[in-house]
Amino acid sequence: MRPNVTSLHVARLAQVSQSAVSRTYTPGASVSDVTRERVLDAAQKLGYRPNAIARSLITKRSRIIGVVMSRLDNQFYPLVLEKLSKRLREDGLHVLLFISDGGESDDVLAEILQYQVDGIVMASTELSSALARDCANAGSPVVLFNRITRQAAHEPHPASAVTSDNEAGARMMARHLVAGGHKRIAYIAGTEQSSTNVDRERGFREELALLGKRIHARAVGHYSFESAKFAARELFSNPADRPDAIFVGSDHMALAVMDVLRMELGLRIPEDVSVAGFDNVPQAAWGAYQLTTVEQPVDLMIEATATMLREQLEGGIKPHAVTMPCALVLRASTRKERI
Amino acid sequence: MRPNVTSLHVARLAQVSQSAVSRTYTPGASVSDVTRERVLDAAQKLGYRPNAIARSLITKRSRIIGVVMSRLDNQFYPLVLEKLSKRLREDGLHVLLFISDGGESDDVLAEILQYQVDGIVMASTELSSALARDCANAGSPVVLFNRITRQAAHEPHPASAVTSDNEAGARMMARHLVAGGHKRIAYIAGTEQSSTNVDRERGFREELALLGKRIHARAVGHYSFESAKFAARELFSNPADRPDAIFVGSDHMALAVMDVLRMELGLRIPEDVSVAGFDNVPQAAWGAYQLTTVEQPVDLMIEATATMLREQLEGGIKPHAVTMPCALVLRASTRKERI
DNA sequence: CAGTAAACTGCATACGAATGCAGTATTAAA
DNA sequence: TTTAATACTGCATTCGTATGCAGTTTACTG
Repeated sequence: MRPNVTSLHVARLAQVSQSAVSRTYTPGASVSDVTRERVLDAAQKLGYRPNAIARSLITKRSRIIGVVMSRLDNQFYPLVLEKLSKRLREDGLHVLLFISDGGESDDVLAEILQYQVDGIVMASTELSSALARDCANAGSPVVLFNRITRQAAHEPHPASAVTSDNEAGARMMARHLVAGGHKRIAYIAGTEQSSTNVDRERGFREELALLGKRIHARAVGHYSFESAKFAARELFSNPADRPDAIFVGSDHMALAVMDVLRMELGLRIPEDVSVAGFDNVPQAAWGAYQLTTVEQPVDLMIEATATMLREQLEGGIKPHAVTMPCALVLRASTRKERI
Repeated sequence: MRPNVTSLHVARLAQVSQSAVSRTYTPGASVSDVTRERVLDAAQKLGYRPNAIARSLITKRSRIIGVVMSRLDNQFYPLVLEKLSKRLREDGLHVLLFISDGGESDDVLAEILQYQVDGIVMASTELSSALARDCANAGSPVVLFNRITRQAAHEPHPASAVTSDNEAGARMMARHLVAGGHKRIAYIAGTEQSSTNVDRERGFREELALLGKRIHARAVGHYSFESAKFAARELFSNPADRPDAIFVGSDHMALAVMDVLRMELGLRIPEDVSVAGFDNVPQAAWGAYQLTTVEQPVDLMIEATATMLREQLEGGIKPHAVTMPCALVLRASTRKERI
């Protein structure tokens, strides 16, 4: 294995200056066609590849976006990751991936910042406002994906955020379940303090209230498959007072709930109890589940994320938050609405 | 936002040389405690973070591993990604992620190499031997994950490979299905030319032969959910000659097959037909499926991958291939073996 | 106390590419 | 043909950190 071939080697072979080589690989730079040809020829012969690290050092643009995720077992996030990665590549950006289970997100962020990333996308991970400030100071725009930080209205947004309209989505589901004639409607929460759960639960509760109903029972599933199973058992522990519908804070949990209801409790869905979720992950459409759910507009959210990153890289746009509309997806896991 | 704070700024504030700052952040370097303290103090005050890009430029170690994946809709891969990312982080390595849908893997690889990655992991992606050579020349060890390149026995391995014993796993499944008394055993292939499919199919076919059976029917699912559905319909298109067992090349496809059998054809599993998969993804254990399958030892495979990367980074170990053992996981989607 | 080894420190340079500047070749305009 | 504008080109410097080398201090040995 020979030592790395650099622009200087290419320059020598092509009998031009190192500058000429650099300019050949810099779109829009001033090089004559003949020079470019000679450079490309020489580069081809030597197997030259521009060194992105060296380039980043001097341009102060790494073209790397740090992406922080967790919960890859929830199919929603792998799909986001896949689409995000592809979308960013169209903009010439690359994904430095970090899986964080919450606790050590400080360390993770420190590592990310060392790589002089051009931006950060945080999905399924909380971000303290202190950390957000750190990133801003480091000059790395942050986009929160599918979550948002609460704050006083007069304070500036510490980070941009892309979400779907979780509240509106939950309201739709409330109306759907009430229209189905359900009397005892339960809710299984995700992670209590997460913005997604707060918004979904608030929308659901308030819309039920408008319809003269209330959440009949409630349990917490922490957005986890196993916790959701416990939550389901808990809700059905009193045989005298069982829910006839459950709105679950995510599809991932809802599928677990369905398993418990059918396998452990022998209930029929939707005859005995309706189940609904949120996200519209691919599994929700699977034949054995046919889960009614609220669809998050992933493509729109990805596009918005890419746009926000670009805006903040190019111009000095301030962080802000955008919200994309959800849609109700009716399948067989909930009773039909009565006309 | 102030200009980046560099080691020189820290040095000035701490009244030491820039070298001292550098050494403070270099494990094993020669710095006195008092100097280190002063540096850390100053760094703290200024919010200094070592610039990993600059460091990489001079050390020629980026501490970045390029990971190429596709098919993130098959839950097997997100899980691999999650575990791999965490494992590499323990070794101080970071993941630069590329999602490739096959075709443009050349471009992808070129981009990866520009970032001077210390190594490359390719999962669910083919790698031509030409590309493997490119990587070797560039000094980036390549580990193929869950696939392997065929070659003449006397040639050196162009890249390392980590696989599970696909052939042995398929053999176990063959014995299980035969022991269950099945007469018309079908196979649904993944991507025809993939090494996983070739090995699984060969093992399955040969073991059946040993038992005096053969593959009764065969279709191709290309490791895709939708294709697998078509394959299932195809296998059952002749009512007079339906399989009584199907071994499917991956769980991801097997779940699709089960949906078709139950929802579209009204068949009972395993009473009318047994279904088995490969991988043991989490969904295989879900209540509605209870899929019998062959478990791939993901943790072992990840560990082996990390080890191989480290070996090749540190010493000049040659590329080689390792294989980890599979295990049969019996669930309710196949008939019990008859005693 | 002398002498030597060990620990520490700073200087200067290198990593590989981008770019402002100044100079040269080419073209267009007058 | 002269002048001015334009298109190229190369020189030299820069990005932020690591490290060989030589010099200095400290610790330890006999």
